[in-house]
Amino acid sequence: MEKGMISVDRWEEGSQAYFLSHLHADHTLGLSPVWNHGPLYCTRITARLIPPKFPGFDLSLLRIVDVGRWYPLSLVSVSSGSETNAQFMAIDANHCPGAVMYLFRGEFGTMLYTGDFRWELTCKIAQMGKKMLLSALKNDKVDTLYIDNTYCNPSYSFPTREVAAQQVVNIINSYPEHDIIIGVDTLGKEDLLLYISKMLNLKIWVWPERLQTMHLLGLHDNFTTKTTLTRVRAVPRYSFSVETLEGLNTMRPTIGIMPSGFSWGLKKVGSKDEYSGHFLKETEMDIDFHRNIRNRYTNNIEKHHQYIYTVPYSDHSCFPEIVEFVKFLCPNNVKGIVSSSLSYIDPCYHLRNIYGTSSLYQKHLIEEERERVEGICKSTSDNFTEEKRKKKKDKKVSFVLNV
DNA sequence: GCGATCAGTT
DNA sequence: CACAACTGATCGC
Repeated sequence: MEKGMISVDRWEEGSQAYFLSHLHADHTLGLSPVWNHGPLYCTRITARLIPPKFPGFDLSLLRIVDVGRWYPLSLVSVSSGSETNAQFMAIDANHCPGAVMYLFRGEFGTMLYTGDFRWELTCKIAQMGKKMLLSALKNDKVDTLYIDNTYCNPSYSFPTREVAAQQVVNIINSYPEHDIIIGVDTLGKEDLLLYISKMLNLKIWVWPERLQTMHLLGLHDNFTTKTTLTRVRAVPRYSFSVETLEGLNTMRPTIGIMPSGFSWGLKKVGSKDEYSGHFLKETEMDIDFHRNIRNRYTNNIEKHHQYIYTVPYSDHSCFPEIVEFVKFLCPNNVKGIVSSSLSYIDPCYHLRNIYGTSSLYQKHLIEEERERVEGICKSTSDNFTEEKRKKKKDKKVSFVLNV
């Protein structure tokens, strides 16, 4: 086994093939207009979005992949010089436009890297993904699953995006005379905006760069940059704040809507202290608990300010979906690709009940013991905070496949 | 002047 | 408060 033949969402020199799951900034750290470390595999949609994000990028490096078919990958062992053959398949990740998971198969075993993904089986795209995984894996087991563990904590649960989208429409309908602003990023949530546009039969204002993105995605009819045409505007999330809303309300009555999976757990479970103790020390966290949380909060809309609503519209899998996904695959190993805050806890900790007294959790305990011995794990809350702060500085995402 | 990293924001 | 995702300031050359 050698290091560094394949990189996924990592861009340092030294790999023979580079895979990009999707074009969000936290997966492209290290990519730049002058990057040229090797062939870059991505979907056609992602490829189309690269030039505006990285002007001057060498497009001859791109290798376009379609979902649902195996591609050969010829790799050379750095030490022995011998060739080894592998295959990979891209599967729609149901996250943002162009986003895929990558399934790899070779003498190193079978690995699945989900990238950011939403395992929402009421959605056709996820159903298709499931079919592709089933037919690709046949009787193979996934040896290592690298999973989007953003919300891999039982506190996180939210409804389907269709339900959340209808909640947004309901809010807008309940303010027929108001302007509406919706916080979005540079990519993603297009389906939400389309749903609003179609249900309310209006165009949605977006900022000029965002309109260009919409056009590259083939969306020409539902968006505009002319403010006078519409009362609904999608604005960059970083410019969406209480101050913004208060400022706008001095001119016209305006309601802000923030579609997001976050704010959907901790404070609902109990006080901060109560919860900290809970997930640090509690030893049996059962599925019933998750289900109760889900049932209680699935359809809540949160109005946390005079002018602002938060709606649980998320492009990441919530905890019950992660559980469903891991149960579906029964991988030998699970590793999280997100290392920040809550989710830095080994996902196996929260997933251990899936296999009962599973090997996953045994591995977690061994890992935990190793960390304890190395003095990484601290037991007091002060030290926990300190550790959390340090962890947040860690590089997020991705892995380097060792072949 | 630049790319990379840090700090701060919703 | 938290998360993902982003911007803008600062650092190092």
